[in-house]
Amino acid sequence: MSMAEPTDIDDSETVSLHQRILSDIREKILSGTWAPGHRIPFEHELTAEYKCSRMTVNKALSQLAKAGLIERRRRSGSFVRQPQSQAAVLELHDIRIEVEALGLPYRYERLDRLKRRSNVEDRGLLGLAAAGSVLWLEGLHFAGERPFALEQRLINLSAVSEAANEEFLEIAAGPWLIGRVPWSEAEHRIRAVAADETVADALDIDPGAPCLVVERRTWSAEHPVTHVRFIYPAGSHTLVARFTPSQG
Amino acid sequence: MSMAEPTDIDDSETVSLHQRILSDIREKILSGTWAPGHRIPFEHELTAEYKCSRMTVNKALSQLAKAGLIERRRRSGSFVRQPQSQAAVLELHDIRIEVEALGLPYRYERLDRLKRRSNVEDRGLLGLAAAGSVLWLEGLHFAGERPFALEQRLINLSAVSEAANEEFLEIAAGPWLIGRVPWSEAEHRIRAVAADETVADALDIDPGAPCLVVERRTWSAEHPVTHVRFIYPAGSHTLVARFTPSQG
DNA sequence: ATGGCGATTATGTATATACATATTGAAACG
DNA sequence: CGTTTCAATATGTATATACATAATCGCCAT
Repeated sequence: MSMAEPTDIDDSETVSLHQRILSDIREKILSGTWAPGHRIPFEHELTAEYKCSRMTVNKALSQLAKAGLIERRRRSGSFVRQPQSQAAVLELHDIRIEVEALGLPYRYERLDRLKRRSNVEDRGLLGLAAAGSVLWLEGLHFAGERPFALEQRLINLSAVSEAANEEFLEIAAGPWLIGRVPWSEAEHRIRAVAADETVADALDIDPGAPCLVVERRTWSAEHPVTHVRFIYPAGSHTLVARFTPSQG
Repeated sequence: MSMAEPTDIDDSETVSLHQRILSDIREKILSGTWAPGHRIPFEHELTAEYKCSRMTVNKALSQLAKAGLIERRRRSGSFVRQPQSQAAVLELHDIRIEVEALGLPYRYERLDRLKRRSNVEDRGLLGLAAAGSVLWLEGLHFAGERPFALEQRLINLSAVSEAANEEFLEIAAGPWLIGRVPWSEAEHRIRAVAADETVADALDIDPGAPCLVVERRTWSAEHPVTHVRFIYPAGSHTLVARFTPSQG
């Protein structure tokens, strides 16, 4: 069993050499052949093994380092890192897409719209330092006849002034904002709560029934753009997150 | 206002050139200066602009492409991509860390442990094709005197045979598995549920009270390793996910 | 011992060059 | 007029080379 062979199985696919080096090494790490702490071969050794230039090996190793699988130390070499903080990529689809994926007709209905000067709570939610105009929106997403999610949103009008002219009567602000305002950063908070009177009423569920709450704050180049809270009745929604350590 | 200047503000920091090119372009995209669909300068133009070799420019653009911010087309150039599916990096900390971050003493207590041949349900949860031995574990994580989370876990003993010898009386299987088994893939499902009798009893809450459920399936190099379900009483836990489009 | 110092070494970044490959646009042809 | 062919072009990958930088090792002097 050749242990350091440059992949004797011909992948038959046309992959670049640095990519093959990368996945060879990744495989050794993920399979446990090279345990955390293990020193992987020096660049010049891999250069000899794969009969290529150092730049090619370097490209593969740099990517593995950026992906967090290995750690590189000058003069010492490259080492397999300890499995780090678990992280997962959370896919957050548009609600319309989710509903339509269920084969149900989608509909949005605005419940409330209010332009106002930001109060302390608004500024807390948005992360604003100074007062300014905000737009408060509340609406319901329907899957068929049943309420699918309640949306409560604050938009920072200093950042997105055009939003003041929109009614958002039948389209949710989410799709409107996406494409118009490029986000640069977002933060999500996910938790379970019991439905209070208002929420239960809107979603047509019993007060006290469990709900999944997803809150999202979005920034565009440092400026707070919007804070939105989605409230899903238990059962209507499952968030799915998938994780693979490094990109192929 | 110079629009295509190579960052006239001296960053004063020692960053590599390809990195500066990368963040210059990223900034233009995130600020909206270059809207989705916009063709960013050709490599040879950036080469002239930054007075560097094409390889340096290429490194920056390749990374932007891999990060999903731009799309590269041969003979046509590179284009700013439409804001894609929202994705977020979910941080999933060790429960001990979370509890200790609250300043509370952490304790784990095993409730149940059973080695058995996998039944149909087990195989469904783990994603196993054939029958085999599994280890069923149930335990409680405490924050101080109060139950913080209920853990229900299945371990595929064909993948992690050493687990059969562990008692997991006072240490949870999570920390034990991490470091021993390098994961290569994981899938999470997050939802809200009402506590049933058993869960309510274990967590010392009222039946029907809302709970946050996080389920995780883990694979190591194609082999299912474990399926774990964490059940948090509402209020005890908030998942936080942060997102920045591309790495610096 | 021990503390400093220079040589050695592996990685980090950048260059100039070369050829491959996909795609486009225009010319040539039936 | 439609189709084929071909050259031009931008990106994709790889090489050889060069110098910078950080960390370590071993030598030497205190």
